[in-house]
Amino acid sequence: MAQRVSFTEFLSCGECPVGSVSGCAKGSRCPLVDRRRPAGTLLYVVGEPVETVWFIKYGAVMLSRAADDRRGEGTPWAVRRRGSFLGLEGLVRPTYLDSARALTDVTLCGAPRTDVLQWLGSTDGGARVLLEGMLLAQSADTPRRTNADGSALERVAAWLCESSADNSVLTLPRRVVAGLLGMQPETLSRCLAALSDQGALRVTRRSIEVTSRDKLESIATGA
Amino acid sequence: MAQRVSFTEFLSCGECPVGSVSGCAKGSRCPLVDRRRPAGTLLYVVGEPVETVWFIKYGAVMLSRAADDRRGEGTPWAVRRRGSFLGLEGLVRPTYLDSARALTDVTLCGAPRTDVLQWLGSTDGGARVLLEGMLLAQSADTPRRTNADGSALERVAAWLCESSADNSVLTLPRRVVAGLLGMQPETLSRCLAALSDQGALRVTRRSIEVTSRDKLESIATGA
DNA sequence: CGTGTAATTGAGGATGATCAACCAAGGTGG
DNA sequence: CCACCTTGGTTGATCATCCTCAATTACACG
Repeated sequence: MAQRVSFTEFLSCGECPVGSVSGCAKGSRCPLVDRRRPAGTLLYVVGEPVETVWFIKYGAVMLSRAADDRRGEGTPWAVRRRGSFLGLEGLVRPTYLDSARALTDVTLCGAPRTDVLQWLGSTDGGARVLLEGMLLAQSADTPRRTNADGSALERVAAWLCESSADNSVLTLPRRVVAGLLGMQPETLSRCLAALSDQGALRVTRRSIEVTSRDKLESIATGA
Repeated sequence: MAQRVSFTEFLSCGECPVGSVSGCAKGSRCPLVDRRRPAGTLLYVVGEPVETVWFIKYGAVMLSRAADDRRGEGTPWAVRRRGSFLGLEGLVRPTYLDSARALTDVTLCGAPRTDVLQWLGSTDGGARVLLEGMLLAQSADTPRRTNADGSALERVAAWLCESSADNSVLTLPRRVVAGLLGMQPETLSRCLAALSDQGALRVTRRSIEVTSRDKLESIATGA
């Protein structure tokens, strides 16, 4: 059996964990094929259908999730380096969750998502079930907001837009919501009061009810 | 073959994806066993050795990562709901990355990490390789900082402490670092200048060199 | 040696943090 | 059943912090 290799040290296909599972050393075909891209390349865009799943062989990639259109690409929220996969959300949902841009010259391995799904093996295996669970959970929640993503009021409005469907969210303790939105509980409270004044919400100490999604959306986008 | 069930709707073991993989319906033993906890229970603490991996059957759990000791438990950065796993980082590292607290009354299934590792199946399967890759990547990066985690200066100092080992990090574009730290590039620039003035760094436009980790740490903890 | 982009610096003012007091809602025990 | 206490949430006033906008500088690249 091939020696397992750390995810951060390999370079060649034979050393890549994907390659060794596929038996590259023994001459089998790895599902992933190499591609190089210069620094600055936009690899994919949020909302695009996922056709390819990527593996970073060399270099660094920046992920951003456009909080709102007007700010162009949105602020970066994570960096992925060699050894990481990109676009895995495609295994459990149709479109990319983020936009990805190469920070350095990169070497990527890419494979069609259908090939990867096949390569994963039995849908009944423990690892596969866990993997899908993780991917679903990860797809469900957005990264923490910061005040680089807009004013406190904008963030609150945006968050309410996204999560008003699930009303279990609307009963979370204020201190927790404030944490997710990157502000103090007092600030959250004031924002909710402001939105209530503008007739977008009905707020009590323990519940939030959205009365005008339109108003929320226009505030969220910085109107 | 058992019908696969959405990760967000089941309740009984037979409907749980873990349960069905294990063949609970056919009388086999699921590796996870039920436990109930009242709202507010502290489930585990960051840094503790991972003995148990959890699956949330019902309820919601808050994750926080103490940025610094003095602020007590730190601000929450994510919420996990039924259908999510907790403590999966234990499959690739010895200790918990977060502290977890029950937000509601919860029903959890727990299993020793060694059992789960076994349950995952072959270490050569595609799904298993992908799973470990995801877990490693996820363990490597910290959630985005917000100004609920301390002042801009504190966040910069803390980030430099953590990532000074890996100097590929120190050459990331400023605009990206600013995004990760939840501030504007201008603010980051000023913070770096301030830290440089205090003799903790040597900064050029394209590189950062830590000259006094002690100083950084004392600033990071709000000295 | 120009040009364009990213980083830095400056000044200003809005925004959000802080600290404090107050209020609502349970839970507990007398 | 009611006074009491605790906890979490809201409101107010103040001020430091950080954002904004602008001009300037460094650096890479053609």
